[in-house]
Amino acid sequence: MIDIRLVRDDRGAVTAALGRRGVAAVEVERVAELDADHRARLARRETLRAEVKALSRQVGDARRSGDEDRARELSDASRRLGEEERAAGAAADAVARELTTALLHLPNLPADDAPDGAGPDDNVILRTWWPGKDGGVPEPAPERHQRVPHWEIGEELGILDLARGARMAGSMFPLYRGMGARLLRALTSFALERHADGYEEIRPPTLVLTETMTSTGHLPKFSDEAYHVERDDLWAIPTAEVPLTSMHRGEILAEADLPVRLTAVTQCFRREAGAAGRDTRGLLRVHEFEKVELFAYTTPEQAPSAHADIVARAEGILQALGLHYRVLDLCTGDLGTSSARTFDLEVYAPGCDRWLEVSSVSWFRDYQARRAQVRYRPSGGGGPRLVHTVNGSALAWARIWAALVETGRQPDGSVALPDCLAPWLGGDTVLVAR
RNA sequence: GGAGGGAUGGCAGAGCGGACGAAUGCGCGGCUCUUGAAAAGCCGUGGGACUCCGGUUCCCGUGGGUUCGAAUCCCACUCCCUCCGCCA
Repeated sequence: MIDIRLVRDDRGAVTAALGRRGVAAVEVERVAELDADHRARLARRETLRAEVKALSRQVGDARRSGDEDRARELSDASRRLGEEERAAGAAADAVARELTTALLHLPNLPADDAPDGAGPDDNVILRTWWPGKDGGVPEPAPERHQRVPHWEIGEELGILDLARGARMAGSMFPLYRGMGARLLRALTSFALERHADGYEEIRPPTLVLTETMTSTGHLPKFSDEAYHVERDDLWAIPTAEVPLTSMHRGEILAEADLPVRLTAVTQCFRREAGAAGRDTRGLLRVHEFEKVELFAYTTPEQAPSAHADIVARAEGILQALGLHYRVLDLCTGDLGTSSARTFDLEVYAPGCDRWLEVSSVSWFRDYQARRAQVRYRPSGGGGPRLVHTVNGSALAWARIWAALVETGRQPDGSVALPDCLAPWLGGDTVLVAR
């Protein structure tokens, strides 16, 4: 969530910043009003509380000096004040809850340099890359044999079995088989080993507490998007960002330990509630997929370079895989709630002729850190400060799988995979029909 | 799942109804001594909210309760440890 003090001190700036992403001014106004009300009630409560405490001390003194009458008198007075205090406290708490709820629903302030815009159409394409670009090769025009969608290739080669996946779990739960399954394992190993030089490998839980989902901003606003295990009140994570943000929840880190850089592979679960029927063929949009995530807790000063490093690593993987991709600077209208600045990486899949989002690299400033209460103690002295969090996928495999298979399809129907994966594919990078 | 024990500051660990946000030790920071370092000694050292910047208030796993007053008593829950059972 955003800093309530910003609303208090410069409401105009907050209203303007949130207005860039379509938040109505009344929402900010409401938060400001609740905050003022809350502070007034808190002051009242604390004054009463201070009086009760002072009287209680006098009760003890009177009793020690044997003056029972005075003690009784004082304790009666204290009891009456105590009742008042409880009422004032309950009122303050009620307002506090309203305030927290309102604040939890406010999105993050966009970064100053995030482009303005109303929606996906206003995102800015920063650059496009394809194999051989630097050597003067023109932007690829897909060959005829590449114009086959991955769901058909998957069936031809026996490496993707969507019908049987649906039998087990319903539609949009893919089942990979044979070399198709092995390809996923290869991608994960390849990526994790590439990131091992700077990022600690983590294997977190994939079912988490409500608090953990709230820390990243996935709750309370987007509960429809997540799978919920009711009996145990646990949530299936939509991304490793969720557990990783809570890894240091409630902690005060030493500045010398920052940045803390983590990488994790997890299953990711998304209900895709609002997207019924849109781009749902094959692996374009699935309820369960595997993703390698890069994550960092940083000081505010380190955040920009940590953000850039994750973008560079995600791009590095795409380049190693020889995929045609582009980098988008998300406009204010398309930014995720918790993010101040996001770069999306989209890969071109020639078979279905679509740009597929395979990574979203975001800088959250202290928005998530405030929710999760992750702070650090500055080396130069002074009180604890909130860390910044930064994360991005490198990468989401389902769509990479689709793009690889479509891009690598040969005239004879076989699929050539990039050499960098050979060590995990048993040395064989060509997939042929069984 | 059953039976016991526990949860206190960065860490260890006292406190078990009245000035306790909390002894002591370690750690950390500063100073003295020293050519420098170590050792020794002295001083300081949790977090949050509000503030008329004087202070006020909250936090001893979490949430309730008892009381004039709760770290301390009661109830529930969570987590950790030991033992038993079950189990990939």
